[in-house]
Amino acid sequence: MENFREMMKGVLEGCVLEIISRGETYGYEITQQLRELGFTDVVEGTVYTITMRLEKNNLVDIEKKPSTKGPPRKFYTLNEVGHEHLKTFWNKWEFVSSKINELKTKTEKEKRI
Amino acid sequence: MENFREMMKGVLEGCVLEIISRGETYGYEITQQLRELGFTDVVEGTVYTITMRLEKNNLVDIEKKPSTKGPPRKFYTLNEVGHEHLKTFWNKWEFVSSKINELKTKTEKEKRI
DNA sequence: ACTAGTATATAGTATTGCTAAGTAGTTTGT
DNA sequence: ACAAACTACTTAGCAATACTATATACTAGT
Repeated sequence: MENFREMMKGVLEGCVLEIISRGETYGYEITQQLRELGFTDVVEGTVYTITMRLEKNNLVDIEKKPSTKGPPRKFYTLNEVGHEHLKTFWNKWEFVSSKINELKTKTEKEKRI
Repeated sequence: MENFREMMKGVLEGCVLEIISRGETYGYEITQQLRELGFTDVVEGTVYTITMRLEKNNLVDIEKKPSTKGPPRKFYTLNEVGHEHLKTFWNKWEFVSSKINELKTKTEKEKRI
């Protein structure tokens, strides 16, 4: 499908938070997980800008570990603030998506008349 | 709740398209409908920039009519391109929201383990 | 040596919703 | 007559975010 770019704004960071919350992971792996999930257009650069932002906002703890397959990896884990952020994200998502779906179904109902 | 700003990016235009598709309407009314729907932070300026964009991209037909309560209203109706755009929007929304919810529920399942 | 895969980083761009302010017509209260 | 409130449209400028493109570097296979 076409460009989801704008629709991903505001939710991609939440997705990254969610993925990190499942357990220690690093940028490259997060990218792959997002692509597996279906967001095939997500590239490394995008994820790195997000992880950088998470660092800057102190939502994650960082640990650098060597890799057998390439350069050292930067592992992230959510700290307490990060977990709160994630919770807020899901609340927002719940609200927004329910409203959008309300708008959608309301019209489908009207269309049947 | 806090700022939904980023999360609204990419969906607000779709909402406006949807509202217009229900029947001829104008900017001020669209704003009110969005606010009634729950997007209380949406203000006129935001909607007008969207309707301007719709005009520019030729997704709407325009008809100016007098109002008994104020200045003349600019009524919008979706043209064929607009309807296609709306359809694409809902397809995108269906895809993205299902993926996000997949990510959400997958984790909830894991949390139960 | 070369290529591919793994891994991090960053400068620059486009899009988009919001802020803030202005212009104008109508109605209501004083 | 005047002000305030509501209706209605418009625009300049801002902030946030995801993407593009590119650079760097380590490892393994050919």
